[in-house]
Parts: sequence; C-alpha cells; structure tokens
Amino acid sequence: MENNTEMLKGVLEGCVLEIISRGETYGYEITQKLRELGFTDVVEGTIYTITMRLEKNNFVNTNKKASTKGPPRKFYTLNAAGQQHLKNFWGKWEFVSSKINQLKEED
Amino acid sequence: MENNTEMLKGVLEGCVLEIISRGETYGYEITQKLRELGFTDVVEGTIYTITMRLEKNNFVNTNKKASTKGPPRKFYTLNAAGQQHLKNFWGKWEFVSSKINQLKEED
DNA sequence: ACTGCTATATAGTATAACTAAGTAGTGTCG
DNA sequence: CGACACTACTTAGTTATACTATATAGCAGT
Repeated sequence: MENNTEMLKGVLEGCVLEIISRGETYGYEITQKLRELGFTDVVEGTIYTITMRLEKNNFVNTNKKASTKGPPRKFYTLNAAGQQHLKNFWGKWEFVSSKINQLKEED
Repeated sequence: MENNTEMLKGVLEGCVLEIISRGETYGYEITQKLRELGFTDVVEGTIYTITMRLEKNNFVNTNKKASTKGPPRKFYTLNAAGQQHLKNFWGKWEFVSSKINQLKEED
C-alpha cells in the first residue's frame, strides 16, 4: 500500500515501544519487524530517530552487544517510564481509532 | 483526552472529507462536528487550513451563502475526485489500523 | 576487491497540525 | 449605546514527526 506515511505520524513511536516491550531488541531488528507487519516502506533512518528520541526522553535503557553478523548492536529495553508511556499510547489509540471508526460507520 | 494531536496527522483530513460527503457543510460546522465527535481540541484554524487544501487540490466544490447568524458561509461539497480520495483514505485507514491492532493484540 | 547483508547515525526536507491573532456580521443584555 | 458572546473565515509563524539521502563500518562469500 502506497504512502501511509502521514497516517503513521504519532503512532510509529508507539509501535516501536510495543515491539521493545516484547523483549530486548535493537534498531535494525525493529525495522525488520515493522516491515514484516506490513509497513514495508519504513526505513532504518526513521526507526533510529525514534529510538534516539526514546533514549533522550528516558523511556528506554540501552545495552551494547557484539554481533557475529556485523557491527555491534544497541539493544533497548523499556523502563518504568517507557511502560507508562506505552500504556498512555494505547489509551490514546483506543480513543482516537474508536472515534474514527464511529465516524466511518455512521450513516 | 490530552494531546492526541500528533495521532491525528493524516487522518483529520479524511475525517473532514467524510463529514463533507454527508452533505453540504462549512468550516465552522465541520469544526463543531469534530468537537462533538470527541476531538475537543480541534480548532477552527486547523479545519480552515484543511478545507483550503482540499479546495486547492480540487477535491471539493464551494458555494458561498448568506447566514442569518453571522458572516457568509462557505459551503463545501465533494466532487468525483474528492469521493475517490475519501475512498482511498478509508482504504489506508483500514490497512493501517488493522496492522496496529494486530500488533496490539499479539502476545 | 567487490557485493550484499547487517547495523548505527545524522543532516536536511516535507507534511500536517497547532498557536495565536485579526477581521467581520448578528444578537443580547445592562 | 457599548460591551460581550457567538458565529464565521483567514493567515503568519511554530512545532512535531516521518522521510530522503548519505556516511560509516563489520562480516561473509565470490
């Protein structure tokens, strides 16, 4: 599907948080998972800006580990603030998406 | 609910199109309807930039009419291109929201 | 050496919504 | 009458977030 980019604004960060909440992971892997999910146009650069932002806002802890397949990986895990932020995100999503579906289904 | 603003990016225009598709309406009224829907923070300025964009991109026809309650109203109706655009919007919404819900529900 | 996959990072751009303010018509109330 | 509230449209400037494009670098296979 073409050009969902604008529609992802404000939700992509939440998706990244959700993926991290499933267990320690790193930028490149997050990108792969999002692409598998169906967001085929998501590129690494986008995810790195998000993970850097999460780091800056203190929602994640980081841990650098060597890889056998390439350069060292920077692993992320959610901290308490990140978990709260994720919970807020899903709350907002629930609210917004239900309102939009309500608008869609009205006649 | 506070600060859904970023989450509305890319969907607010679609919501406006949907509201116009229900029948001839104007900016101020669209704003009211969105606020009733629950997007209480949406303000007129935002809606006017959207309706101007829709006009510029030739998705709507306009028709100015006098009002008994204030300045003349600028009524909008969807044209064929607008209807197609709306259809595309709902397609994208269906895709994106289903993927996000899928991510949410996984465990 | 070259190519491809893995992996992180960043400078610059585009989009879309927000803030804030201005203009203007109509009705109401002290 | 004058102030205010509600209706109604418009626009200049800001902010947030994702994208484009590029750079850097390790490792494996040819």
